[in-house]
Parts: sequence; structure tokens; C-alpha cells
Amino acid sequence: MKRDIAEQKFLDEYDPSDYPPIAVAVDAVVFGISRSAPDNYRKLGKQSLNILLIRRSEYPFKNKLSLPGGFVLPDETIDETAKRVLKAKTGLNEIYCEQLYTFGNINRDPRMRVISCAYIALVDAEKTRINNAEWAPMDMIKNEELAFDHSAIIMEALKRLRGKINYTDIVFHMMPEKFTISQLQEIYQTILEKELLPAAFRRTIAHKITQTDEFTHNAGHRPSRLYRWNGADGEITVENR
Amino acid sequence: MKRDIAEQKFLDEYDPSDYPPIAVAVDAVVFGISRSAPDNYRKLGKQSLNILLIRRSEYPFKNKLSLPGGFVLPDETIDETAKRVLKAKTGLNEIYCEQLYTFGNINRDPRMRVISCAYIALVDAEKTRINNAEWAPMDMIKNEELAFDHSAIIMEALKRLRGKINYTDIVFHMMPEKFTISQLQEIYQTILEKELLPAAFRRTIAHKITQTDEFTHNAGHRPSRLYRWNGADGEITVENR
DNA sequence: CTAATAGTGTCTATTAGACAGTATGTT
DNA sequence: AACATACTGTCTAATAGACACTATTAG
Repeated sequence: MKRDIAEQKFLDEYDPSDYPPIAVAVDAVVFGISRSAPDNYRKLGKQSLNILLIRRSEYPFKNKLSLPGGFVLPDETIDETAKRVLKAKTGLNEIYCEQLYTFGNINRDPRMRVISCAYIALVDAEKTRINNAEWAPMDMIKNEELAFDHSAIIMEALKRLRGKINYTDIVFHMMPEKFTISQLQEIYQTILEKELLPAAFRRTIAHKITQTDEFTHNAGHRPSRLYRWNGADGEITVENR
Repeated sequence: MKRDIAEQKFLDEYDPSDYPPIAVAVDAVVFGISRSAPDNYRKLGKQSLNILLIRRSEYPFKNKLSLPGGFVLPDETIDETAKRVLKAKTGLNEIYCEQLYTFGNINRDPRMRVISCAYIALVDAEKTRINNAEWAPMDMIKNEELAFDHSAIIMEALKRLRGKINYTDIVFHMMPEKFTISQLQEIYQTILEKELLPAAFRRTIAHKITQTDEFTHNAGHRPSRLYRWNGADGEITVENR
């Protein structure tokens, strides 16, 4: 195959600075649970899975919702870009964050060639102070047209979350410090999009949590014990690679 | 937090073309199984897990082994870069290939800032025609100093392979069309680095394979039936995102 | 007392681990 | 016959699914 050798030669001689640059950006899919008040003293408040989005004020995609993001600067690693962007949007310093996937379709940004390295971050939405961003519930996002390829990125992020929920402790990064097992189960259910049996659920997560002496109050039914995640220490934030 | 607003302003005004460009490259971790002849008519040939490496002829890292790679060109997606690079090195067109992780440490390439989007590819090493690359066995690689951060990339690739082997059909992309269950089991064992029980192994993979009427010959023991993977059609190559 | 949720006990089904025992081609 | 591997049968252990039953609070 002659072409291979020619190709090889071409590549060996290729100097990236001869070409129009390809920009590298980070876009972050920040997941968070929000809890709304019950509409009846007996019932439980609903929880929903949300994503942090920013309404664009400029073209392209003016007025569309988009993921928080920013360019990778010459003197920072990609993880550092992710941290910086997240701090700017959420005001939080130490949030769980991992690289998701790198999206590189040629026309994903109409202005120029931008390759986006997407990250997933998980926070307790109630604890998070957001600047000019808003929490958008998953079901709303599915019916909304977002800027760039951000819908596709979010779908990929949800797949990853769904995949990792069963063999990692990833969800706990979205939980408050103390939570009930029912709360936790509801989140598993919304992420997995299926019902789980309470007895089996309790069994499988039992070793990941520790009970506290506290209970919920003021509901017209049996109070629920609060639990704490066992692995809370030192597991936060990103690794560098 | 005043810094956030300043940061935001900075980013909004940041034009990537004002800065020295960040090059984006693809490096591919190509896994393949090689089978060596037995040293005794009774025994089975050993199989080993190999990675396709290229000995560098230029500085930096002259004479070190490195992963096959190349820059992402302005008019191709990252997946297309991966395919092109793989075709150039292996001569194969349709090999299984998926994105692994993007490595962006600042000094991973001493010449300039290069972000590398790493891919995993799986081939049947016996079928693969390689140009000026060589198959290096995993155990050798672990004791060898490779160019750039390629050792770290390979370790990450191995982790991914190990993770996916149990819930996907990924290994079959390294198998020849017809194979024995023992061969398959040995590969699972080298990837997982643990022994498996034959009876249990057969049970768990039974639904993924179909028996043929063919058997191995000329070994000083009972012949082994050859099987074929059920999902061989249409599952190859990369998806575009 | 009632509605609504919290939590337990237990039976069954499925799957994984262990290991003995049988099968077979080459020299 | 003997070796080395191929393959099966079956017992046991661990885990998941199903579901009935008990517990507890505010109003």
C-alpha cells in the first residue's frame, strides 16, 4: 500500500503550527438533585435530577441554553480548566469531577474548529451557589434544543452516570451529608429509569452507608432514619493525567 | 467572590487564536493476542497480550518505543484521525476502535503543548499486517520506559479493557474467527490477571458463542471444539460523536 | 383511626464457586 | 498406557427478586 508510506511521510513532516489552530475547550455536565416541598403534609417532596445550564446572551445559539464551558489555556491541564470553569459557575471548590468524553465533530461550533473535552461533575444542588446559571430538570432538557452539540454531550453523560451508579459510589457526591434511604433510592430510580424493590435496595447499599441517630420530622408517617456515606473523605475532585 | 467575575470576563474575551496553539493528537493503544507454538507436542501454545508499538527514530525520546499516533487535521473528526492512523500502522481498515481518554498534562510533549486523545483498538494480531511497528508483550512493556506519557496511557487502556471485558463483547475483536473456549479463557485470565474456573467460564460465555463442527488437531490430548462469536456482524469500527 | 411512608422477614429464583469425574487424541 | 487437555455434573454459597407483614408518625 503506497498510500500508507506517503501518509506516514506527510504526518512526519506535519507541523501543527502551520495549520489554522484547533481550539480545545472544556464543557461540564454538572448534575445535581433538587428537592421540592411536598404538596400534602403526608406526602414526600419530589426529587429531580438537574443539570446546570447557562442561557447564552450572544450569537451563535443566542438565547439557547448551553453547558458551562471555557477554553483550555496554554498553561493549565484539562482537569485544571474543568476545575476553573466549575468554580466560576458554581462557586464551589471541591466538587467531584471526572472526564467524560472528547467531542470533535468538525462543525460542532459554527465559528471555528473547537474540540470539546467534556467533564461530568456531581454536586448537592442545595449546597451549590450558582452565579448566572440555572438548574434545569432532566425531563425539560430532553425536550429542549440546546446550543452546539450539548444535548448529545448530556445524553452521553447520563449514560455514563447510569453505567457507573451500580459499581461505584458516584451518586453520593450528589447527596447531602445526611440522607434517608428512600431519598437515595429515588435517585437511583430516576437515573436508572426503573423501579427498585426497597428490601433489595437496602441490602445492596447497606455496606456503603452508616446510620446516624437522627430522623426526619413532621411528616404524617413513620420518620425515616438519616444515614451518612462511608467513603466521604478524600475521594473528591479530579485526578491529573 | 470577585475573582469569579473577573475570570468570567477574561474568558468571555478570550480568543483562542490570540494564543500559541494547542495541538491535538491521537495516540492509539492497539491490543492484539499472539499465539506461539507449543514446546511439547502435548502442551498448548502460549498466548500473550500485546500492544503495537513504534520505535522512534527522532528526538525527543529517540530509540524509545511509542504508541502509533498522529495529529488531528483541521478537516477530520477525532475518530477519523484514529482510523487514518490505524490504517497507516496496521494496514487494516475495519478494526474495532473506541475513544479512551484525553491526556492533557502540560509537559507531556517536550516540544510544545500537545493534548492527546487516546484510543483503544483491538485486532487479531495474527491477521494484522504491520508496517514498521512491532508487537510488544504486556509484561515487557511494564518494565520498559516508553516515550512521552505512553506508559500511563497504556495502563489506562488496560484498566478500561479489564473493566469492559465482563459486561461487553469487547474481547472477541481480538479473537480469530474460530477459536476454542480454552483460548478465550486464557485471554480473559491474562487481562483480568486471575484464574477462572473452566465450568463457570463456559456457563457465562455460552450465550455469546456458537459451536462449529470443527475441532483442533494434532495435540497429544482431547481435541477442542472451535466456536464462533455470535455478534460478529456490523459491530466493528467507531461511532461518530 | 387513617393515610402514607419506613423498615423487616422470608421464600424462591438465579448465578457464581468448587471440584470431582469422565472423555479423547497423540506418542 | 500415559499425558495433557477438553468437557460435564452436581453440590454449595452468595445474591437478587418478590412480596407479605410490622412499625410509626401527624392530623
